[in-house]
Amino acid sequence: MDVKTLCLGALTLGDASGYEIKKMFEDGPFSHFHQASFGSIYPALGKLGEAGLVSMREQSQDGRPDKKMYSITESGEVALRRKLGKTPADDRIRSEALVMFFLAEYMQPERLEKVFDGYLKSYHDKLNCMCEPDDSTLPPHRQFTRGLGRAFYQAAIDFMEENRHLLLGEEHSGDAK
Amino acid sequence: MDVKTLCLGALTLGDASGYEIKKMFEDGPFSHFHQASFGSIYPALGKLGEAGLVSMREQSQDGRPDKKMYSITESGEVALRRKLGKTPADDRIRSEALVMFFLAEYMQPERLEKVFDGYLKSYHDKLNCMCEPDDSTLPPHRQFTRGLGRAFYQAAIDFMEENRHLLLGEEHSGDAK
DNA sequence: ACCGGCATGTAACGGGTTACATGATTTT
DNA sequence: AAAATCATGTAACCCGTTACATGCCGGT
Repeated sequence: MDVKTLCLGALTLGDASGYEIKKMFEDGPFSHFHQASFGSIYPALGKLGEAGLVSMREQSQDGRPDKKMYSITESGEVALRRKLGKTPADDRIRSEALVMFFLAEYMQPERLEKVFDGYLKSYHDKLNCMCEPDDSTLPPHRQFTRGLGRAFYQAAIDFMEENRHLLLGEEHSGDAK
Repeated sequence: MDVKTLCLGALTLGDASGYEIKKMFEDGPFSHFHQASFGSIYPALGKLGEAGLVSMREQSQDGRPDKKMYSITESGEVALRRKLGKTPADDRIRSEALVMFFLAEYMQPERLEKVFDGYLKSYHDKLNCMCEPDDSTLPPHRQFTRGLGRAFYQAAIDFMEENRHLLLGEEHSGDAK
């Protein structure tokens, strides 16, 4: 599944600019299962436009630069449906932090602790930005996706907090803070 | 973190061939936080050898092709420690299945159900191949890593089984099997 | 005055996957 | 007899990231 397809998917949520699509991958609904950078999004939107799968209109804004707002077209939806018809590839995860935990013996204890705390915090952040809006107004399949994301992050946070000692040792850490 | 570093990490578990390292990424301990293919592992081992970070000896086997067994050298360990000293990059996840769930409205219900069942099964499989060996003999930081992986998969499985209806509808599914 | 956020784009570079090439042996 | 597992390796290709290039506006 390439960035073109992902952009089509993003545009099913409503018209958006390249910049806004990027944010969907950073903070937004896509953030916990895919990511993409400007360098892939802008060319993708260009190609989708050439192929007639999206349309574009320029929108001037007061106080901010112009936006190029993209909309998915009917043939875009057809193309999206076709892409979604293919068997999904296996999940691909790469977590350098987990590699470090796995190889903890090769790290300095203080560094390990910093990496651990940073990792835990990043999960807290992701969980927070996934809780704000009220779920019950979302269509059920979106509730499912968000719920799964939350379950994911919550389980990881709980485990990490309860098992900190396995990785970092007893550390007379007690409950200082 | 490139495949070279990952190979060094894999070799800290003991000597191994390229083929065996590949399996570590497929089924083994690395499988839930990284993956790599032959096309990246073999060249990586070659380069590591040239750089003196691993050593190699050929091992003939009865009934099977020869193996090239690699060992990490002392300078290899130094290099690994240095690589692990860098700040870890953010986790990078790409899950086509979750994209499909997110865009469920654009999929045929029967296909969606098949994808869902396949995805759930793959998680069951991953969890199973992560439970067999007895944990208590592992060093604590490895218990941590495995435990986190398990917590991860278990939470996802529980959520998916409890919330199947959100994605697939009521389906008069009751408890037929 | 400077930094951060908004906004778009390009080009080079790197890295890994996919596919190809080969071959023996065991299981079905 | 075919398929799967064991075993190694190369080369082309794709795709995406990183870095660069540009510019305006608002807040500190």
